[in-house]
Amino acid sequence: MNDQASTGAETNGAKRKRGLGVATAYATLKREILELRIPPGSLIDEIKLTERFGMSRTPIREALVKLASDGLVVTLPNRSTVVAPIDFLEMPQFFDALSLMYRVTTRLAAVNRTEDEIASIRSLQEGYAEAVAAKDVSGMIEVNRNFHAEIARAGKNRYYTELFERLLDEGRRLLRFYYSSFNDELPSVYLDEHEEMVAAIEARDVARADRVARAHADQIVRQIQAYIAADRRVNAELTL
Amino acid sequence: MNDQASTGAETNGAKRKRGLGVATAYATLKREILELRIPPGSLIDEIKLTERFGMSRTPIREALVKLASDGLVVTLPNRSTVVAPIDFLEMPQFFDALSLMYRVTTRLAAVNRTEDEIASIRSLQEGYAEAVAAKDVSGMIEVNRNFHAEIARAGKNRYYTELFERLLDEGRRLLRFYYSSFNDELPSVYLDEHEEMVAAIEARDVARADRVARAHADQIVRQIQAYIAADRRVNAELTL
DNA sequence: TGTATATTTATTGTCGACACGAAAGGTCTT
DNA sequence: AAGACCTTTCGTGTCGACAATAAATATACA
Repeated sequence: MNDQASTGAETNGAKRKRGLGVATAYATLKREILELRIPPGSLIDEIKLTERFGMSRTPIREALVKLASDGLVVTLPNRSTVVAPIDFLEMPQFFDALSLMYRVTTRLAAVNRTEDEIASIRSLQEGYAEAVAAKDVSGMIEVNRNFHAEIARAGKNRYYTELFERLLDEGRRLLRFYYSSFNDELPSVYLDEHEEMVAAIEARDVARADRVARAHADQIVRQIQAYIAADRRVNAELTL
Repeated sequence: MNDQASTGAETNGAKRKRGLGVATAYATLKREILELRIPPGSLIDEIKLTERFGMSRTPIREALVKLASDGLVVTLPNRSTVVAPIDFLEMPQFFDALSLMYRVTTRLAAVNRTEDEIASIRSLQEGYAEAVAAKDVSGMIEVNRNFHAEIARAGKNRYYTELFERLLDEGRRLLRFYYSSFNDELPSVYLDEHEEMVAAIEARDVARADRVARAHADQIVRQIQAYIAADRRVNAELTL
């Protein structure tokens, strides 16, 4: 499972275009952190990244600063920077914010969506259906996030969209953490709820959108809580 | 009132402690941007900052990256970075998010506040009263922001607190923008509303806290909207 | 043997310099 | 005189090296 070797080959002789250094390092690291390829709590070695990406420490550091602003990485002054731990004690606050953002963004989408946006939301929903059919858990997690992010964008409130995407990303890490528990019938429930959500948005029915979003949020929170409750590992409460 | 001269003298011989470089540059620039001492749209010259802060470009750049993540600064690739403009077309979204955060954080504070937090909220409220009495508009804006930020912190939800502080900061720029219109009786209205807010939080009365927060948010939104409406400058709608 | 202190090592924070890109200004052609 | 092309200039993006700091290790002492 460690194909870091191939991932390590960012250093292809063709020199990157000026100004893309930070962007690639940032994007790559962000993806790897969210996919748990770099586990929470890992120490990040700037010099290794230097070799891996074939660039100097300066752009690497700027990428790390950005990741720190995203909350994906924590910097210990004069010491090291580590991948942000998953703090289980913070879960209630996370669920609270996530639920609220589900509702707010879905409501706004119902008001502000254009036809084009409905189309692209639908296409993502189809992608989700395909992932469910193929039992591709990784794909489900990914597409599900994009589905809701697209709804948020249709709502056209930058502040909500940014917070929501952050929460959805954090949720991605959580879901991957419980990857193995994912073989139940829940995905199809989500599928139906998504369908109803799109319908409400398309109908510009704010009240209905709110109701559906609320139910969907509750569903997801319950699921994750169940995973956590079922998790019998000692010290699971611990920040890591 | 332009003490830029002194502000420009960050370069005192005593060498900063290692690792405080970025922090000081970040904090100083952030404050100056929020106080409109550096007007929206200004070009930021890294080299001038280099001379001003007496440090190399590396820490300056890292500070700018952080400011960019905060949305206080916009980076044009390979060109320059400018202070984030105030986008009046985005106002409705801003008001929406601000109002929601007023409500959510106040409600949470009513549930989660400790005695100590009540005390420090009260002390900020007193500071606000003093600023009102002294007709110190600048102080009012500052303390008002800290008052609400402290309430948010008492609510103990990191996600809300971060978004809210960002919104409050953006609001600070807006209010300063209309600095001159600030000589009315509104501040004392706010004073009363604050008082009621604290009472609701202390009583752990969520419903009342919500009601008060809602009214307060409406009040503030109406005020800013009135300022904007009264603003007869041509092209006021423009992003700048 | 255990504890406190000195030394080494590893890694970060910072620096000065170079290279590439975009904008401004100058030159040539029609 | 107007427009296309070349040149210069300014500022950013990146680099390799140095200095400072904290952990790890070794040493001295009780």
